[in-house]
Amino acid sequence: MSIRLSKAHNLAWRKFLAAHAALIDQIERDLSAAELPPLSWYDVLFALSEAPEQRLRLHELAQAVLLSRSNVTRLVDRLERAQLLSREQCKQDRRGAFAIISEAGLAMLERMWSVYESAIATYFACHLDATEVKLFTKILNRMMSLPKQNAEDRRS
Amino acid sequence: MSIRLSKAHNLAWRKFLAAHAALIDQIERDLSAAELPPLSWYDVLFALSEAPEQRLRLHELAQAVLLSRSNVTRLVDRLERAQLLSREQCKQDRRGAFAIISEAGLAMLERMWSVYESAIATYFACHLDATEVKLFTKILNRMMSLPKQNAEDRRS
DNA sequence: TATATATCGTTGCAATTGCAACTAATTATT
DNA sequence: AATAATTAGTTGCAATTGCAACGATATATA
Repeated sequence: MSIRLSKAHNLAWRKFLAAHAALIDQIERDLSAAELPPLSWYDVLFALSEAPEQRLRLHELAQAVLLSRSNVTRLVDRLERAQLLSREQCKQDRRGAFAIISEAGLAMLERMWSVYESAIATYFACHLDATEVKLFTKILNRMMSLPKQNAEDRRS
Repeated sequence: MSIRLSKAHNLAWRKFLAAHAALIDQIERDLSAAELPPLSWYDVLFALSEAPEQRLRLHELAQAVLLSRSNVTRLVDRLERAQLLSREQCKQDRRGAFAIISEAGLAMLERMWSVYESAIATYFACHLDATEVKLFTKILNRMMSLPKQNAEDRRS
């Protein structure tokens, strides 16, 4: 393939990585300073709270949170241990299980969001005016539609 | 603080996270498909190759790669085991050590870059025209200058 | 100079992650 | 209906990561 990259595009990519790392780092610090769990917990709680009946099959959760299934099993383990959600067997598919957010989970979600929201505003949003935010989103949308890959590629 | 976030900014943030995850994931897959080491190795090799005398103190490397020092120690261990770099004691500061990229390291850097570059081009750069790439970079630059925080905050 | 403080790299340990193998259940094929 | 192939979730194991503590050295302070 050997597609070449312009200096400008290369720089943009590096800034993209650096900015992402810096922002995530700062947000995790803010959460931890407020004695709250990490972002991954927020992602799970949020996905569940949005879902119909506030429940999701584990593999749906895995997709929503962009994690491998084995990873989700253990992440759910931890949240369950912390009483933020519960598991329930699925009647229709007896292999499956739901994760269901609890009252405590919803409360935690709120507490985390209040820190998270203000962090996003402070470190990210304030740098985007009304025009820029639209363009920025549009560009990222394009990037997320990755080129189709055929099955063999994917498997390897 | 409770700074509120607009829907548009919120959406932008989520796309930012999702796009980053998708891109990194794809690039790692490309590298692994070419039987090459992960991006973290590339980062180390690149930082060393750019450095004066192709060497860096470990703590400088840690900064460059945005990793904790303990992490760098072990990352360097692995690269050293793979003969892609070597350690050398620092004469001026006898606590310290340099990591020095080897010939094999430089070769590996090139092999990785050929895959990496084309991935960046294919999944990222192609979505940014000449105007957009400038604005995109400018925005990210703003974001990286995080608001100053005083020592107490940082410590906690 | 003597002492306290800070920095460098490493290590131990616990938590997290990724991969492959596994069991159980469902769906597709013959 | 019987068998094969796929999917769901879990588990074992190895690799990676983060945190705190450590020994050694360097720098600052008294």
